[in-house]
Amino acid sequence: MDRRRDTRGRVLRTAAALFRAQGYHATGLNQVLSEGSLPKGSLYFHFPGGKEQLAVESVRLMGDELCGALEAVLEGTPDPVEALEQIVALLGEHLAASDFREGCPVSTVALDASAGSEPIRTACVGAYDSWESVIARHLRAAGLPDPEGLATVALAAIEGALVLARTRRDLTPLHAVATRLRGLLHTERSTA
Amino acid sequence: MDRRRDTRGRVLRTAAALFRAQGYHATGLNQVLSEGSLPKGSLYFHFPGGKEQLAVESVRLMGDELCGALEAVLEGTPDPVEALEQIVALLGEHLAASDFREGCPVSTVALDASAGSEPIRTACVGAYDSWESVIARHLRAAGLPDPEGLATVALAAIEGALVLARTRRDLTPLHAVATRLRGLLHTERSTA
Amino acid sequence: MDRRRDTRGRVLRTAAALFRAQGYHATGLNQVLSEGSLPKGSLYFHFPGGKEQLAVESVRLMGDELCGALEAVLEGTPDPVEALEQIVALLGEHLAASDFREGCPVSTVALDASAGSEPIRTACVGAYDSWESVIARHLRAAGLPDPEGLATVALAAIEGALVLARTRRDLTPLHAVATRLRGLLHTERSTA
Amino acid sequence: MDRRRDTRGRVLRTAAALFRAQGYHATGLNQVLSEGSLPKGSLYFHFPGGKEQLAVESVRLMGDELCGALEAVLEGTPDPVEALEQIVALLGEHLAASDFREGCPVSTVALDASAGSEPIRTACVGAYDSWESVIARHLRAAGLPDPEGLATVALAAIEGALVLARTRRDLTPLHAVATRLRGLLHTERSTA
DNA sequence: ACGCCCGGGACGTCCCGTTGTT
DNA sequence: AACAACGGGACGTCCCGGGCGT
Repeated sequence: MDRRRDTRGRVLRTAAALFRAQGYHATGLNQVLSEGSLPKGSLYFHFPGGKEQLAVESVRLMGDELCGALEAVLEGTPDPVEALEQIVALLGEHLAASDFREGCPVSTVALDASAGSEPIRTACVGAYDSWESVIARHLRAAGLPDPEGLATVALAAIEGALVLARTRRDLTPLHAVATRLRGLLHTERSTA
Repeated sequence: MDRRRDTRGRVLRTAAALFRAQGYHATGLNQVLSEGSLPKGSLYFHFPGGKEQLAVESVRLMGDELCGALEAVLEGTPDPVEALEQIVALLGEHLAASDFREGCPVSTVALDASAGSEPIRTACVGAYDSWESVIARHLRAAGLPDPEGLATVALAAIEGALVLARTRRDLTPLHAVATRLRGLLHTERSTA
Repeated sequence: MDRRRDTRGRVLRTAAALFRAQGYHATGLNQVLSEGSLPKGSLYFHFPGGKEQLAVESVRLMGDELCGALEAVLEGTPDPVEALEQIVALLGEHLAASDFREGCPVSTVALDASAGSEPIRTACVGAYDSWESVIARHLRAAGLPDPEGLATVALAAIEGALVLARTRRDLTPLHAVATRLRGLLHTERSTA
Repeated sequence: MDRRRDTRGRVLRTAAALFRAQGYHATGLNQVLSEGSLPKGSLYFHFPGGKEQLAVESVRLMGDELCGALEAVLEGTPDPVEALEQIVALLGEHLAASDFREGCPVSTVALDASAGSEPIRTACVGAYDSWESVIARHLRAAGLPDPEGLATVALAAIEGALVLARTRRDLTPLHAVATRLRGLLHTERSTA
């Protein structure tokens, strides 16, 4: 049992990292297995659904992890804007630490696989939804109006900044978004 | 001559649409050729650089086109916020019209190919830069402070909303961003 | 295990025969697989290095085999000249039996692939060296002066005769060389 | 006319050099045309027979040239052995000067194309025959017994030495053969 | 005589998924 | 649980040849 979960987990971790960095179609199962020196024959024992199942679970895994991180930071910080700034900083550090390979853990797969696989698309939607609802919940707790809409915009800005930063190999877009997050979220009051 | 530009252009158009919808690795050259009933022998003649060159030119083409559209709308509308709202609406219409397959013309390729091909990454950066600078120019003309930073954030929010909307098959994220764009861009004043 | 060596060996045997008869570039892997009805998926499994590895191992295999034959004949015949005559006769029989398709097992590949692949060239050099040193060793044992030089010349004459005979579809060049081998190898005494 | 022969000749020269260095199948027509910046559309005007005709004429051209060189050297040197030594030296210099790419101008094509194309094989046989008969003629003129047989052996030794030297990137085999040529050709007397 | 373009096939590579054996 | 081996399909590349217009 220990070994089983161990192997399964290692496959999943490796696959998730590669899917995040390269997308679904650019990532070969051989690469997943070779990186990490994983057993070859047992892949279809642990993941009978093949590559698609691997992607679905990878997306779920990374979605849950980021969701947990969001929850933790938002929980531990009274000001949600400050919390989101921390999150952006975290994502930026991870991006730079991975030599600008690992941006949003879901977007790459969402864009290149969700058109061709409904299960993968659903998993990506689930991840996005979970992040958005966590943010919305804390925005509501902070007394902001229309927390769902604001959460969507905040998430969109962060996602977009990750794409720009990753492609440019430059954290500036993330910093720009972090800087304007407060204005963006407080805007509602001045316009409403 | 006419035939040349015609065939070459048709290949490029078809490839661009497929790259946009599916990404780089998920798009096969056979698919590019079959959609549009294009001659196979010509591809290597017109694009000796192969798939990579095709992707680079596709990104450039779509980057230039969206840049032109941005320019046109921003030029024709005094209020840049209103112009960006129009752009978002346009992108949303295109997304819905393509059955939520064609979002940002660059991001899919940027995410799944720019890690593996420097020329493609450079082309994507070029497209992002061109859009951003067009937006920044008009924000500056409108007298907004820090137009570059605001342009980055606006572009990021739109890009992110496109990813969310495409994956969810739901235009709501785009509407949410469009609604808050004004607040986002006017933020500086209220905080400064 | 049995099956493994069997399949791998069969691929190698088939490839070696085709490389010998047609050279490296004229031999397609499909042909290798179809002759012998070998599974296609296995080729990449057994020879991850692809065609090049196949050629290297083919050259090594045939080099070793001919080396063994040389050794056996030279060992079993007191007069090295007589032994070489036997070898030439053997090669001629094989050439004729293959309808003048299979000459020297190395030269065809050496000429058409060693310019483009250093590993293949090295393998060919290894085969030539092994043959030459076996011959030289027995020439030395027979008390001939400068056995290395004589071995080189004998090998060259045999190789050249194989090329001529194969191209002409006529064993005469091999017979001519066999006839003069004794004179060639004893020459040293008369000139020294 | 001048241009025509000029272009035709340049194509032929380029093709001959490439066939000599790489063989028939490893040499692409694109490579022939690109090296030398030759007109593309007119290849099938000058060589309606395509690649095969190109190879046949290349072999003929190089066969005739070497034949002429042989004739010239043998004519200008009283001792045929000395003449052959000169020829070997010449071939060795050419081989080394071409970075061990250009050995016998015929053998590479003979080995990798004569199995698949009878016209090419015939052209190769023609070249070999012409060289052999030139040598035989001068050996006869020098009063040697069995000049045809000796010419065959001499040619074989030189051909074989070229293969060995080219593959090893080392002129030693050619020197070894040159050194023993006299003994080889005088052998008849001592054994007869 | 030549440049432009087309046609379609074959190449070597590599993939994903599934056996049968241990 | 793991592994060696299979199966066959698809990929991107590149080729040889020929038709078009001049």
